[in-house]
Amino acid sequence: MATIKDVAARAGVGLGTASRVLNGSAQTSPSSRERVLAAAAELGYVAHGPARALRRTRTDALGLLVSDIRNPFFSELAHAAEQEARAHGYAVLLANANEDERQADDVLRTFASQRIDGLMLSPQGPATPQLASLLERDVPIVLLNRRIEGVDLPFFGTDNEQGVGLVLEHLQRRGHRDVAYVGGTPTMSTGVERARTYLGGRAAHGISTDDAFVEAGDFQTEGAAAAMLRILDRGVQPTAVFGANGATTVGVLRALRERLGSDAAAAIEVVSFDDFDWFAYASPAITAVRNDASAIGRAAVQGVLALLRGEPAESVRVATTLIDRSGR
Amino acid sequence: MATIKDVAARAGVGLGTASRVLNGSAQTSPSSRERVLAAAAELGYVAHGPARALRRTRTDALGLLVSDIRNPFFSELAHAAEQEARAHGYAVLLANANEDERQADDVLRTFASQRIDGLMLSPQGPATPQLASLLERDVPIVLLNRRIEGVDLPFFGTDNEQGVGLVLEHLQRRGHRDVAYVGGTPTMSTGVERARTYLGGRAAHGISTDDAFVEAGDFQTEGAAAAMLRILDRGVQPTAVFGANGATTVGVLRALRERLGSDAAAAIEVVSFDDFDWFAYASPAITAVRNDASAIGRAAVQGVLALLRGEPAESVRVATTLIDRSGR
DNA sequence: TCGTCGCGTGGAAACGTTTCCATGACGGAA
DNA sequence: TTCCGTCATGGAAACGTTTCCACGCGACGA
Repeated sequence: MATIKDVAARAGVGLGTASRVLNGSAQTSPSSRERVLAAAAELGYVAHGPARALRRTRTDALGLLVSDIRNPFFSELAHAAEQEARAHGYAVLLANANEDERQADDVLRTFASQRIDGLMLSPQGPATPQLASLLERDVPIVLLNRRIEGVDLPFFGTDNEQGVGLVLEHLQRRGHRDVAYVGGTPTMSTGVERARTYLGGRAAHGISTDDAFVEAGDFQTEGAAAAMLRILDRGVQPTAVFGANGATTVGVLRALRERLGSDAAAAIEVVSFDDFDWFAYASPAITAVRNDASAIGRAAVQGVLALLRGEPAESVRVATTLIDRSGR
Repeated sequence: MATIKDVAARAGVGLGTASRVLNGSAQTSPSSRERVLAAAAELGYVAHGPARALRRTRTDALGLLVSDIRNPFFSELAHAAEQEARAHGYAVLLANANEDERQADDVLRTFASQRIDGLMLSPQGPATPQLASLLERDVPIVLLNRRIEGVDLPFFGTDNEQGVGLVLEHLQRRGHRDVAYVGGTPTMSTGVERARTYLGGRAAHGISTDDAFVEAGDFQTEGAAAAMLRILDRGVQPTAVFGANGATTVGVLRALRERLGSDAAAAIEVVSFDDFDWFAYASPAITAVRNDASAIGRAAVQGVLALLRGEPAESVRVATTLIDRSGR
């Protein structure tokens, strides 16, 4: 394995000169520049990242901790974040927490040990010990999509109020009165914001405020299906259902089909916070609020990089758009 | 930032003893063990990964290069691989190639610089310079899902023959004769294997061998939709369509709906290689061959770890299962 | 002609670990 | 008592970089 020492020797220059050429850091004579580059190419030299990180006290790596990469929202976000980071010369270390606080802490310990330069975090719950320790070290951290109680960090996520507003308007436009709402986890900031905005906006948009139409889920398919079944079991007859996120909507679909059969289910309009491409092919028709995960991912990277430069990072709430598929 | 030197000083022991305790490597007296651990806890000591990697010449990190993490097959695979690796004390560095050979090479260079201990790779095309360079250094490498011409590496992927066989049997059982086939990229091993098995098996399963029903796509939604349109434009009337992967099937759905309208489209049975959960909610009904991405991810990690231990790694072809949704 | 300046250069030091080697203490056998 | 082996220990060396510092050399102005 060739080291920079080998490169320097082969080029007939000193260690320092080789390093300077390879990093383009300082002035070097054209002749040594040329010879060093030639030597490096001949030897297939690849700088030893860890050694370089050790000496420079930075790694050019950002950590990205999401709850579950299988969630399309996060995989799109991760993809965009990686592209954006790469464009700025940073690598992204991706890890899953599986909605598990212990695993999240474990990952943070690994990140800390790797000495990542910055962190993008979709929190699982309250602040954990490892997070606190990273904060102490002044590692730049931004939050994705969920907030953490008591911790004031730049936030990059969806504009829930605006998105729910679009849904309320759509439901009113379509003349729905009896609308079921399957919400998210009541302890998560996203769940709270969406529920508050929706429930509070019902009256102004001609939607029944009967709480028999409302159940909380857990942002997972299973829990949402169960919640939907509880609503149906009360004997109410919604003409539309609003699911608080993508997985919730899938659970709603499953429950409707299971309890009513696919024909009766097709008569119900389903509205989703979070859009999936395949909604276009589903029956019943699904109207959705599209959540620009790519924009969030890019903005989050830019936020971390700003913090790294010592500038303040402004929180960003990305606006959503309504994909209306009710007209079919 | 506390170093191991600080820990040793605070514990009143030498550098070596501190290191030995923290790594549990050699015999240490209970008293110094206790004091070192206490000191480390008090200082919030976290070992410096890069320094440790420098000295040990290994990083306990595996690289995973996929074409696009937004593809559910890969996100499931990546998730499983990360869990498996973590269970064995390894971290996974994930990167996307975006189906772009140059970007893939770029990522490999980064991986090489990070000195990953092993690599799991879903190749974009033929062997690239950086891959060759990694091979030279004897970095353990396994292939995911696609093979590389002329390079003999352990392979972990779907059993395409077996999967296509399930599809052929299903089509025969359902009595389809006029079946359209939208294939994948003809240069990729997966595309070739699936096409060869399907085309060769048609006659034996009572399926028309008229090549007017066959078009190649590119494993992407856009290209598949275009291919499907070309078939329909020939004036043939398939009663079923077989899409060579998940994205292809989505393109097929789009084309059918666009050209025939959703009612006529619903009368056509669509069969997919790759299953998505939402297929259950789609119209027309979609029967699919389920591809166990998690099993592939886990097996690939185990393969790399075997290579790292100096053992041979046996290629694995994971069997698929048929999810029959045609009975609705 | 001489001092000064700037530029390119070589090499030592440092980054934080792990591991090797030598040392001292201690206990048991002779 | 003496000798040897065992065991825990401290510290130096090494891993591959980058960066700082000092030096030599040519050009330039006085």
